[in-house]
Amino acid sequence: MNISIQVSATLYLKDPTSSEIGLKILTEGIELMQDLGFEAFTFKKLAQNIQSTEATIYRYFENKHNFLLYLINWYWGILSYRLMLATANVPDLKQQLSNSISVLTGLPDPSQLGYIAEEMQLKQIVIQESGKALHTKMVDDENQNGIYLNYKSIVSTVAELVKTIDPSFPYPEMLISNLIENANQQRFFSVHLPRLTNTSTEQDAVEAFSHLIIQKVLQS
Amino acid sequence: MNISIQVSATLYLKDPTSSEIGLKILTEGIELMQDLGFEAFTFKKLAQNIQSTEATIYRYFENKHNFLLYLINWYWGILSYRLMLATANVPDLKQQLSNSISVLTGLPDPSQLGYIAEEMQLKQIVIQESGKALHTKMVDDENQNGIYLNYKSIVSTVAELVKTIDPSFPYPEMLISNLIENANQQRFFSVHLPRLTNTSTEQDAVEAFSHLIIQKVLQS
DNA sequence: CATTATTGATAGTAATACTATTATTTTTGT
DNA sequence: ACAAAAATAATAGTATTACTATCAATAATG
Repeated sequence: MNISIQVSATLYLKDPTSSEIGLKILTEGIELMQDLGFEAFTFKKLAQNIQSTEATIYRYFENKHNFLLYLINWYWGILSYRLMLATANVPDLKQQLSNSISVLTGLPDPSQLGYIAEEMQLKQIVIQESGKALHTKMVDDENQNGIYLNYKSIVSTVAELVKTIDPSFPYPEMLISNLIENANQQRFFSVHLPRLTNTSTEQDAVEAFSHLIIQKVLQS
Repeated sequence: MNISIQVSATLYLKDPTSSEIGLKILTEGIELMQDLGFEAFTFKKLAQNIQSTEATIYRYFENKHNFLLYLINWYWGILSYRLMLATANVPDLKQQLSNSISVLTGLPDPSQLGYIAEEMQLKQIVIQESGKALHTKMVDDENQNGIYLNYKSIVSTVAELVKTIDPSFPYPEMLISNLIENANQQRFFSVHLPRLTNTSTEQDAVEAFSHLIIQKVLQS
């Protein structure tokens, strides 16, 4: 059984999951985006990789910026789903929060409940490229079109947990969006600018740091 | 008297501060980068704005990517300088740390000691565009060329303070780079995706959040 | 099996990110 | 003050990118 992850329909012209070639655009596109990076990635190169043509890809996506937004949106859709699984039937709110932090800041594990094959690759793309998708003159329009609903809903859900656990904490949304963004940023640093982070210390320092912040900052 | 801020010489072909036209490239370039954003910014447009030609600008900067790196490097140079001023002759280490956090996460104030005219504009550019400069396939080469020395030295200096105040805290570099990056990210959110942050609450929630984290997380 | 939708093949365009060339102006050393 | 050197302006040109357009071939569907 496949779980369907919600991706905003304003991001594509034709649903890529609705055809063989659409799916090839996605799987090969993810691969190529990782290999080349956003700036060197072109629809022409992708078309060659899938033995199709530029024009065909343009019938699915308006441009490569929207393609990247699609991938990012897909990633947040996956995380949103895993967040649900990780908190369902957990009676203790603090345990719910702790599980949520693990999902949002930890590394996905293939043996984990709800793991989706593309998650690891998409995470890499989010770490490397999501700033380029977000920090654009079009953000406000895209936000209006609901592109960031998945992301905002994740932050809002976990922030609500924070509010319930410690109603006196004044910055719940800031705390959660910080931990999410920080996790990705620190994973980038650990590979490229290791002196900006502390990674070699233990198993997963990024996740441990996140739990520590939550624990120290919230009263309960 | 003008303070000279150190910018890595590998970022330009010819020092833009060494000529009238070079200075115009900088001041008008900052302006145009803010107006258009990195992707729409071109040397052709900048040349028109300063009544010069593309070729002239190319004699100063190899490409617009390096121009952006120059601006970012300049910004970190300014902050590095302000950090020095803010901690000089402050005997209490905890006060030094607090002053540092204010410099790194707060908003610059023109009446402040060591304020430099371009700082506010450069900060805006860092907030909007620095992800695009960093998250590139060239990071590792650029890091090798010392492009990030200003930034790394800031993180290292403040992290050392953290280590002295609380030697048991396991992630000093991560903590500081997180607070720096978070401040910029949250300021972006507050304008474009306000539901991801908490801003309306008070004067400067971003700075207050940063101080709160430091206070709660460090033992002393 | 006819119609419609989808894809492939190919061509074309405007803009970008440069490089190259030569003329003109400005700076500098004496 | 003036010759030599350096910097800039003016202009042209190239490869690549990010598309749009056209039409034929193929596949799906009712």
